[in-house]
Amino acid sequence: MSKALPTRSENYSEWYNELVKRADLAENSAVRGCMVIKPYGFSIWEKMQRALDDMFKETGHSNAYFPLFIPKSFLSKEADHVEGFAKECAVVTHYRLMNDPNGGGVVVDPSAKLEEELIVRPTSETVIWSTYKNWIQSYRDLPLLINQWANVVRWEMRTRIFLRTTEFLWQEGHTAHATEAEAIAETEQMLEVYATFAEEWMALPVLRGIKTPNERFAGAVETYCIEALMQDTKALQAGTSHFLGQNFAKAFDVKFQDKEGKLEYVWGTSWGSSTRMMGALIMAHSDDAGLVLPPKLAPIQVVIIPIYRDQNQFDQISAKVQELMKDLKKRGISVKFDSSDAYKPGYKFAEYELRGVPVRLAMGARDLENGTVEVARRDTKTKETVALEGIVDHIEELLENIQQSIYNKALAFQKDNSHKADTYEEFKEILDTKGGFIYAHWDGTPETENRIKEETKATIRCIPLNAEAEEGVCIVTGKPSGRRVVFARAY
RNA sequence: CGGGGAGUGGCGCAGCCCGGUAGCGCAUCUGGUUUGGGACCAGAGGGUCGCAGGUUCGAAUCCUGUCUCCCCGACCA
Repeated sequence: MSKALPTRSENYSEWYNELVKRADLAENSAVRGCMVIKPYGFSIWEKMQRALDDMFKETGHSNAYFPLFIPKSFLSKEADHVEGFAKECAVVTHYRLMNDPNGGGVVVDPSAKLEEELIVRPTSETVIWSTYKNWIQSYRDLPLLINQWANVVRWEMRTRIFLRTTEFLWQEGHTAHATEAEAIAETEQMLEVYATFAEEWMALPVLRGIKTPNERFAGAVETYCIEALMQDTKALQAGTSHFLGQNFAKAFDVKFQDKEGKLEYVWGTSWGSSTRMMGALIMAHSDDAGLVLPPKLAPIQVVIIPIYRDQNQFDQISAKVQELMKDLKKRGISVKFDSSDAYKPGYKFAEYELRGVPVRLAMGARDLENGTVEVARRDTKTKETVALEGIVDHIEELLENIQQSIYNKALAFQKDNSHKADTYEEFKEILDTKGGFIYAHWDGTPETENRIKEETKATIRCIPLNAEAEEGVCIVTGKPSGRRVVFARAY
């Protein structure tokens, strides 16, 4: 194994791929486009799940589980929805294998053809709404607030580990409401949940916005999103929330009786975030030495490395460390003591840097003598020698400090890479030299949006929710525009 | 699906042009010395060279087919 990672400036995507493998997060599998998430990577995902799941519960949602397979006929019930997903569906056509009569192992048994083919879910709106029809009769059954953690399959042309895989893990919330206003409020609330999660847990500043019709979810009336900026100045959508109007209610005939006894279609929302966030987490903070994890999502927050010459020294250090670990754990800090004799300290330092452990403590004979410990932080790679007295408070503060400073760094990066463009020339110039988010006026038509996409590869990431009204003219057509929208090249 | 690159011990690679039965580094195992930024010495184990055909006395090497992965594009979260 070569020691150094490719650098970001040399080859960003190679750096990303290598980092994912070397930090033991995931690897490619025997199945094209599908990944194996390894224990270390999965434990980060579990922390994300836990934090999000708690937020979903706090906002009144319950978890449930719906089937992996969707009858083909369901998919076609909502016209835009099929249109959007038909091109990337895996289809189950048979239910049995048999021995190859010609001796070539097993083959599909042609007599075991399914009456109705099953689609491996690319998303679950259709099965869920077909079920909601049975669950909803009265306004008393509303709102219905359900989430599920699941895997989905979208047959993509080109895959990238975590960012776009054929199968991925996600959560999808599906809610039904009595009124339009309530459904919109739910959509906005869940967007805010995602944004809060991104900022407070992932230390990732995001733009909150609305997608243009071009980029809207297939079957939605309005799609909201959070958009983050990666270190290569490309944008990445890290979560979406959809106001579905009555589209799925109509497609699946989901009605309820209101207080006046009138039958009405219910209003729906759906919202999702996926293992793609792992990619965002990696690309937002990590450096050429490896992962940089925000303490709130780090599987190991503190690693302790002993430095010793003999068994006696090791025993003394070990005794001190045990005490310290007990105190750290009492504060809910996850800590690992790497007492393995297989590697020298220097090796371990590099290894835990690669894995992004936020804080590293090293304790040796010198520290025993002085009652100190060496404290190193991953994000800045700085070291200091600190007295053991009061060390637990110090570490607790340090972890909070790291969480905040990773966020601040990412926020500063986002600011430095947000630009305004007032002409198409300027727009292209910024895109090619600096990248990042470009705020520009747009005439609101899909034609112009498509033209810009074809000519520059940049897409409208969102119409920011906090956009100030500003009169201007479209950078391409010169037609009037009421506010700037955000363009970027994106993942 | 187009264009490029690559499949050789666990990992990273050389060997291929010019066929002669596989090598290097890292990792692993054993023993010893080491330990404040990727230790060292000695010994050992591990590969029918992606797969399937073909040419040949003989194929990692030549030919045909096929599968997979990576990078760049078109499609998308």
